[in-house]
Amino acid sequence: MGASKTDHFTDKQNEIAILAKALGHPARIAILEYLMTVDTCICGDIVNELPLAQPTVSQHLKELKNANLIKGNIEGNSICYCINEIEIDKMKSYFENISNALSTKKLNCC
Amino acid sequence: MGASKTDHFTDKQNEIAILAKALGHPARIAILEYLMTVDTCICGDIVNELPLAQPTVSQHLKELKNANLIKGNIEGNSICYCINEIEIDKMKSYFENISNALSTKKLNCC
DNA sequence: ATTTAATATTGCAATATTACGATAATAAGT
DNA sequence: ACTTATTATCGTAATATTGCAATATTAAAT
Repeated sequence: MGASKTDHFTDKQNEIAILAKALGHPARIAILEYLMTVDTCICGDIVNELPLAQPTVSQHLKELKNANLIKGNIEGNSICYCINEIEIDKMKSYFENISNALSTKKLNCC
Repeated sequence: MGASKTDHFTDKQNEIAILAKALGHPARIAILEYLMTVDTCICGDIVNELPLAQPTVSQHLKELKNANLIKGNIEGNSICYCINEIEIDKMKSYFENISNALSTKKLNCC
């Protein structure tokens, strides 16, 4: 096999899983964090910031873009990438909700 | 290739990536959410809640356990799994921080 | 001791991911 | 038109993930 059985889960579950999967690689976390360090969004040099070859970085950027975690605008002969706050907020809310539910619950085991 | 170059990234980046990767499958999100619905941690029937065969569920549980997202105690002839609040809070904090940094920054593009 | 119930492990096939060299595409500068 | 700079795509090799049948393990119950 190798393909996930996405049809059997809810849309929300798949949505969170897709976002989490896209962030499930240190290079993509590093890209996200680099995009945070710059005031305006960055045009170029993401490749120089990472210990990976240009095609590999391009591929990671594509995956972040597929997950809608970053947006890209053509800017001359380079591309201007920046974080999509909306999707980050989805992750933030998701884990806030779980965390809140857990702390009000006070599990009586483990 | 196929193996991630984890050495070139910071410990924190790898930590978040590992947690995100572990949650990057709808079945594992579903498991997490199921563990939330029960007051006390669950002993058994996780398999019945998912549209997957028992060995597959066992494997997903193992991955959540490897990422330290769930804890398991032997309880008679079954296992008592429950969520590890600490790791969830790491994810919560991480996305809260990014979200806060983004909203105070007010990006002037995209 | 045998059966039953629940979870784990093994082995394997199908597919996905990661990484990069080579090459293409695009647009600015000369 | 030609070069240069930047990003994307193609092709391919190595490895990882997903899923399940078969089997093993473990402990309670009879």
